[in-house]
Amino acid sequence: MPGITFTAHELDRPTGKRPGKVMPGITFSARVVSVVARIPRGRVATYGQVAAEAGRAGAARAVGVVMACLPDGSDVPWHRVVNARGEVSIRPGRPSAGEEQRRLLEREGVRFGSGGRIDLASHLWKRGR
DNA sequence: ATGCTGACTATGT
DNA sequence: TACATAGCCAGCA
Repeated sequence: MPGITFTAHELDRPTGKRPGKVMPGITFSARVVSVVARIPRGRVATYGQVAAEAGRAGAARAVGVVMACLPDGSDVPWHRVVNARGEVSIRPGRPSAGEEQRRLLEREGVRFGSGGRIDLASHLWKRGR
């Protein structure tokens, strides 16, 4: 597990050893967390979207790793990140986490379809709303 | 440098 | 619509 041991309020300082190329001094992980932190309540963003927003289009998979490394109880709204098909995507031996994610989203008003998917057309976070 | 791994994706059947 | 495959990436051994 990559060393993601910070939470939103710790984003001010670099955490990793690798500076990062987009914003020197700030790691990719930190940027990802900062992006996720601004996803509005009741809306969701895809892993790929977060990656692009963090300045690394194509690094969707890496975003997943970052989410997986967030400490429990983190104030980062990790539950608002879903896959490109609009479904909760958490496989690694944590079926409970998946339910947890769905519960948190529904509590924010995000509706799931019969196929266990979210209608991205209406819930996807778009910059500006 | 090299080679994994994994809360991903786009594409082709 | 549901799988299978093949790229793609950052972080770490």
